[in-house]
Amino acid sequence: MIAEVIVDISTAEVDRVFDYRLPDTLKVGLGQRVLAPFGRMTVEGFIIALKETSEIPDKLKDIIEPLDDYAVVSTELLGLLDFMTAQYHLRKVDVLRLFIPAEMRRGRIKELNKRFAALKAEYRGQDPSGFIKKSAVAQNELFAYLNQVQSAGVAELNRNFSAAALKNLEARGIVELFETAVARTPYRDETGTREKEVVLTEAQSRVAKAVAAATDGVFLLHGVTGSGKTEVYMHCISEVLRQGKTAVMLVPEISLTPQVLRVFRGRFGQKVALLHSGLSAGERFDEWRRLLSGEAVVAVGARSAVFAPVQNLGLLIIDEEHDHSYISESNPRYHTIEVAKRRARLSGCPLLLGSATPSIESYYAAKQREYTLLELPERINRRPLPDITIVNMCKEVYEGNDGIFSRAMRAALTDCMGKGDQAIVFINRRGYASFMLCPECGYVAKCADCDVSLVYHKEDHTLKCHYCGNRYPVLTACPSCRSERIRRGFVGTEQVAEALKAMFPGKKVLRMDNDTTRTKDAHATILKAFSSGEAAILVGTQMIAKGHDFPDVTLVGIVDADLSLHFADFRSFERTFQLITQVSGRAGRDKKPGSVVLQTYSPNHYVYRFAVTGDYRGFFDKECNLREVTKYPPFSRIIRVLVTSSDEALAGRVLKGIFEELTQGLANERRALAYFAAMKSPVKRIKGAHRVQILLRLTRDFDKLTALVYNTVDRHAVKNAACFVEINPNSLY
DNA sequence: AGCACGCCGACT
DNA sequence: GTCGGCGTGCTC
Repeated sequence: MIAEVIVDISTAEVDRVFDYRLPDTLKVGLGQRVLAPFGRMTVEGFIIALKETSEIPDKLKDIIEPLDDYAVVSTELLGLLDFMTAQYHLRKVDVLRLFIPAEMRRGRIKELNKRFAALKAEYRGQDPSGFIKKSAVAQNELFAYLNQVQSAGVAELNRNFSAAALKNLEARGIVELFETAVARTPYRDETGTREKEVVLTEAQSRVAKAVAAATDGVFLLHGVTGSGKTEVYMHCISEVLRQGKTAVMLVPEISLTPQVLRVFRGRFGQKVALLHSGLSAGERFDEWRRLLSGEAVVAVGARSAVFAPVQNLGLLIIDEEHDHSYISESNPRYHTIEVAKRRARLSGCPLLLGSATPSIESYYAAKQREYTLLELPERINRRPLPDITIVNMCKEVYEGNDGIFSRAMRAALTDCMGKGDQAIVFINRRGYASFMLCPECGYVAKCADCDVSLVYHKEDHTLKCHYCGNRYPVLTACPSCRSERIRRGFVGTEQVAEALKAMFPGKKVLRMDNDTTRTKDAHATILKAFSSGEAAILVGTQMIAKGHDFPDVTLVGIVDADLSLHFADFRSFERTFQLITQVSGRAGRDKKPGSVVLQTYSPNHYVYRFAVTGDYRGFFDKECNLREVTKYPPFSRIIRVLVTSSDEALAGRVLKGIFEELTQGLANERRALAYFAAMKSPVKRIKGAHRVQILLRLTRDFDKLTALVYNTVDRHAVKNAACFVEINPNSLY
């Protein structure tokens, strides 16, 4: 037998199949990892196909041995491998590496074996007085305990009784020791109370039924915040499990909190496995193994859980489908929704996308009947969506209030605090204040290595670059015009939190942003402190917008809604609408009605008009129309070729070469091009690397012309300059 | 990725 | 003369 092997070396040179003889003596098959001779090295590889003969019989070497006694890649995932390498122009190894826990490579991780102790069969249930002296207290206690629990970990017994007692009983043959593999369980304490299935509302069960009846296709569930989407997901998963199948649910990394896990463990117990980057290597490996072996049948995880090693997949769910984390922006780049669609097709199961604010692309696909649209237009128990009040900050400043909070915001906060309720204050920026700005000459402090403004951080009183992490001392005079009036502009979470503390001295204010959630459990700790009612106000960035359910929150304040509105990006309106809707959705989720105060300098913008009435459809129509006229996705495909180098001239030369060849190649494709130009990247430098780019917008022949771009870029690969091709990226920065 | 092969400069 | 710099090519 001949095995087609992909060696675990990620370079373009060896990104192809190598044939090996598979000795009959080895128990190895398709999808397994093996050790193989390669040149004068020994490398790890994946068997991706088997065949009888090879075209190069005289060159063949033998596979040395299998690395595991099971296949790490199923035939279904091998199908996905083909799709991804073709669609995203990726190396086969890079895709294969996505399919397994990273630490498996080079044997860096194994099952954890723990030593256990148990009474030998003949001593079980016996009266110990015959063989343990009454005076040996520890031995008697240990015997009684083991008699009751059957077996227990040696470490635990040594801790709770005495090492000497255990040793003694073992030496006398009363207790025996043995080793067993144990699974490392993430968030072991989040067990959740065994929740019974809730009765669905009529609208919910209509949705669940539609999904349950399907064997294929894509469903888009548009459900307003608080409409009970999670309950629908769990119901659909239950149904799939009843049929003996498995399910995968993806959530944005940011909302993968222990709370989500608790809800799922409550419903599905140990059948749930969690997959995400926050787990330790051992935990991730063991959860992955539990899915592979079929011990766990529900995978919950971030983006990469779309590759969960389950067999017999019955349902794939992507929650918050509009979330930008589903687009992988570093290598290997892929679009999770596209991959999920393909996986669902390969498995013969439906794909369910859910969101309160679907992406324009997804909703358009539903409108075109590519997806089946399902709707949950009302909150559970018909609780009203919160009232949104728009405050015109220009007017506020004009009338003499140049503080962070408008009068309306102060009044609402005071009212909320007075009632003993909780409030969430949302701000779209971290740090204390944003950049340093000279009011005399307009100078803005920038990083020396990156083309971005520096951000002031109060904790260590420095200016930081959020791209490369460089730190600089705070400026006391403008380096350009020497003015000493240089100051910090705009506000951040820290300043808002401090202003709130000053306003409500008796109340506890919590801050949640990238800075306060650095450490592993900080995220969970802050959320727990807030949901327990310990703090009255939670101030935070994007990360407080998603999915959390705080019943006592009746007020949401949005300090400066405009921040994401003025980015020169075709998705900035969509993102602002989504953000406002998501944050607003945190208010009034329980019995008390909620309200939202939104401060803006552009009160008449249509994003806010539609957000106030919760009119997603109205926003979609307007935005979709704009995209059609301006030829942006879903009415075009954006391709961005980015060339990066520490040598500015080299980057320019490489880009020029690619641009000229593309110009020739696309000469007869003028009608497919809505846009085609070379330029400097909007962020001209990151970590000392100069960035130049080509932007294309295609209106048809997507795959053919994308392949042309990929091939052109490949031919211009040089040392000391990196080329990236991005398809419909999240942002064009 | 590694490692050999090979073709020019500096040296015991 | 030879030692060794790392550019180029190959690995079933």
